[in-house]
Amino acid sequence: MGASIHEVARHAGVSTATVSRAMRGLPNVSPQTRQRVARAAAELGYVVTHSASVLATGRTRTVAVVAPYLTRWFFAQVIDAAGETLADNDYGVLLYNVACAESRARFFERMPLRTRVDAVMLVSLRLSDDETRALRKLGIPVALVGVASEAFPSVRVDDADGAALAVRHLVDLGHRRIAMVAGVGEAATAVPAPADRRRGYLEVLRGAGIAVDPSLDVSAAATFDGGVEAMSRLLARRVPPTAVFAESDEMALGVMRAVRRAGLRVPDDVSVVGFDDHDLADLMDLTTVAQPAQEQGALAASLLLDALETGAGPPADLVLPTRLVPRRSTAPPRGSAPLGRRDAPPLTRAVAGPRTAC
Amino acid sequence: MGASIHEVARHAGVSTATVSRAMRGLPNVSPQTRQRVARAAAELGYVVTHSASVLATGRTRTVAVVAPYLTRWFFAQVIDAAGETLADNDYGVLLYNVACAESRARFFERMPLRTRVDAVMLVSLRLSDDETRALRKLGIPVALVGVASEAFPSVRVDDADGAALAVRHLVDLGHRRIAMVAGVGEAATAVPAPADRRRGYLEVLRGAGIAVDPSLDVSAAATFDGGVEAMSRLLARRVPPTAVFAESDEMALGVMRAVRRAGLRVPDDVSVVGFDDHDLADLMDLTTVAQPAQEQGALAASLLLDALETGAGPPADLVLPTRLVPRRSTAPPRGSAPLGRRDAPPLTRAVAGPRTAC
DNA sequence: TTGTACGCGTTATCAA
DNA sequence: TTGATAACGCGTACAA
Repeated sequence: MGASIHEVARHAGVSTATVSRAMRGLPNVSPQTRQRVARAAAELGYVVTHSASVLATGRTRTVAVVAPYLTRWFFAQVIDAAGETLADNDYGVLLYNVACAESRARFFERMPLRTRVDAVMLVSLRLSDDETRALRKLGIPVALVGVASEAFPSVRVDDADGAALAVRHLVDLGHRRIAMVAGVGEAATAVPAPADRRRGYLEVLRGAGIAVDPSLDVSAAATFDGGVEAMSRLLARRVPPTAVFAESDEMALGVMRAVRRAGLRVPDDVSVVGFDDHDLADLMDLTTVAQPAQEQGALAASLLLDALETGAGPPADLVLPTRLVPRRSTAPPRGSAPLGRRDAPPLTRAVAGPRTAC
Repeated sequence: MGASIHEVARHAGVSTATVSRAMRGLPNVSPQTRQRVARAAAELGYVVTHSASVLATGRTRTVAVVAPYLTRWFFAQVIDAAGETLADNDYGVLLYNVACAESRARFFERMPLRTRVDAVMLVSLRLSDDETRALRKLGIPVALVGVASEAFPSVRVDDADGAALAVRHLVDLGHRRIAMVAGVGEAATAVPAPADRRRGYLEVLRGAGIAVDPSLDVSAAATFDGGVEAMSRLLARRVPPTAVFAESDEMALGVMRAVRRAGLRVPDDVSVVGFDDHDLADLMDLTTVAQPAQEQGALAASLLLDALETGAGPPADLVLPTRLVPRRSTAPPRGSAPLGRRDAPPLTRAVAGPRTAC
């Protein structure tokens, strides 16, 4: 389409090599030459052909972002923030969605990103050995968000710890019949959060000497509706739980909804805790465990940029903090001794960690 | 890195041309030759180098998707569906976020996608003349989602019509003091929906002979919190509205929240209608105007694929239907004549237009 | 059906 | 500081 480097060279009365140097701001070009080249390029509307540059340098200035969902809160936040950091450094984002087991298998088999990107970032995907191998074989930097791994650097929160925060809060309020609502995806093993958060849930129960009732541990789609469905099942039991820990705020909102639709009240009849600190959590007075989603995306992007610009640093496993954000969806169980009321939820308002740029 | 086409050729005892033909499934290759090439490629782990292929053919098999938000419901739906359609056809998605006026200006000026993609899809961006020109100059197919344009094919709904559906519903219920809650973004002119929906709002009011009160038309951030803020302002008036049309479900949920926080009830004291049919709308019993978001993304992607594979078809302007989904957030105004109750909201449950694949 | 040889547009090496 | 030229790896006329 546009002019090529040769025409610019001719136009400016220099060689193509000089044009290339001038265009990229390399040092060894005299100011006047640089000027002439710049003018010629502008006049001809010259633009470096990306593929030619890639072919010659071996660098694509592109990062692949691989995620099982785009529409769920956590994933959108991570991808958004990562994209911003990358764009700020003149890297493009090639987006891959591996929602279902089938597309995921196809992705790791064909590796469509091969020869197309300089680095890969995977969001909340627990990798099989084969997948890990396939990624390793790419020979480019890889970073994970939301999962620990011995193979690659990662940025995440401690999901078990976070869940423990939530469940301990419920135990401290006096609850003993505490349910867990977890999400199941297309591929059950795709996303690690549910299992890790369940681990935290179980640990706290055991630590508190509470007998674990497996029938209080229910799974459904990781959506609002899934939360409704799961809670409906719990409410259908002869003895429903007095509190619920939902693995995500999205599900927690569904849980709250189901409670209210059953004519019960939150937190009077059922306490609910979520995970994420979704934008809606504050609005809906949902007690939750906040995790810094944007930060995780931005940080993972930085990790990759560092590896690309300066050769890999130490293969970090950055664990960002979670924190309990008590709101009005949790309270002592009905009929608990008044002394249970020792700490009324202080109604802390979460500081919204505003989007960094713009 | 990996083996090149030459090594595969040598390994298979054929020429590079034959390897190229065999790898791409072109017709003129004998079955045995094809076999030999395939085996050689597999043994050497050969993969076509993308940039070299692009340089030789001029085709990138990549589409740029440009959007001002990733995290808002409509945008996530559109991008998700478009990405799926493109991936199914072996196209990659290069994602560009132009959230703020600054990044938008930089994007259209530098056009970082130039020479990197075969086509461009823009989501809910009203293009200036300069931006249109810049896109035209790329000389590649362009498609718009959520906006009409004389310059490029588009897929959208009629926002004014949709809004009219909502407001007429309120008027039919007997409301006359109807507020509008609209979103404002970083760049006020970035997204066209607010203005178009406002137009529908005003038209219905005028058509019904209702005097338009400009102070009932409030704007805030296009988020849950923005909805809360806008409604709080409306409730602070000496005479608050009896009904609110919010430009998006996200804002509508905030509006509902503000109403309830003020000790009022939905719909008894205030009716609320949204726009989108967000996953949460059903859950929250929010009456809304449904628009097919996934379909718009998928359709726009198909448009681009058609243009790429078969040369541009007619520059379509595909307008998909909206429909009112009455739920429990709307009712006749308090104190209205009983006959106003003529049609109790039938509680239609929206059919969720399930994600097509997987 | 297969092979030869050139072009795609840059960058990098080396010599001047 | 600048220029000539050889890669980079593939696709494709054209010839066989």
